[in-house]
Formats: sequence, structure tokens, C-alpha cells
Amino acid sequence: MPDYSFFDNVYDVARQIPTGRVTSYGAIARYLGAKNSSRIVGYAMQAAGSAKPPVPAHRVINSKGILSAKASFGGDLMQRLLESEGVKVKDDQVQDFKTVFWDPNVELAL
DNA sequence: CCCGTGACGACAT
DNA sequence: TATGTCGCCACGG
Repeated sequence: MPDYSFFDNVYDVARQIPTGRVTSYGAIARYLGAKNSSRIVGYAMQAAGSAKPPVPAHRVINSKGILSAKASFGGDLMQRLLESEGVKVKDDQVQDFKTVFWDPNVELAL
């Protein structure tokens, strides 16, 4: 087994995001007990492309519900993936964000 | 070991 | 309300 690190915790939570739902970096960070390390979560997601099994990084966005990572996916790929799962996106902003929002602190109800 | 980087978040103006 | 700045901490070089 590889060397586990904070990234692995992030990936583990991200993989539990149900289809058609999204969550925020801060929510994951908070779930991991590092609410002030929201940036680290985003940093981890950037490397998620090399993670296995693959992580649905397109379901992880910022607390504003904005596709801040869209640029990293390339073009409108991220938006298309979300819409493909039933998440409506308008101008890089998730519609009904509070409705599709999936909070690990609540759903996983530790 | 020290420095720079970053897909964020909260607060200050 | 909108824009700008600071803090935060893991990872790589």
C-alpha cells in the first residue's frame, strides 16, 4: 500500500459524493477536522487526476457553488459532467446549490 | 531544512 | 453589495 496522507482522506470523502450532488472544499476539510485547510483539499483535488480509483473531482466545488476548477478541467467539461448527472449549471454557478449540496458532516453523520 | 505554490474561506474596506 | 487582502496548511523542489 502507498503512503497515505491528507490527500487520501480527501479522495475517500470525494468518492462518497452521490451522483447528481456536489460538495465544497470547506465541507470536506471540516469533515476531516481541518476546516481551516480548505485550500489543501483543493490542492488534493488537483492531484486527484492521478488518484486511483478516480475521484469525481467535478463534484467538488467551492462554498459559493461556483465551478472554480472548471478551468483545470478544460473548457466546459466540468460543467457538462455535472449537467450530465442532473446538476444544473449557469454561468459557472450551480443552480439550486443548497438543494444539490451534499454535506459529509450531515450525510455521513459521524 | 527553507521557500514557493494553490481547484478556498472569512473578514475588512 | 462588491472587490481586495490575509490566513491557512500539505506537498514538491
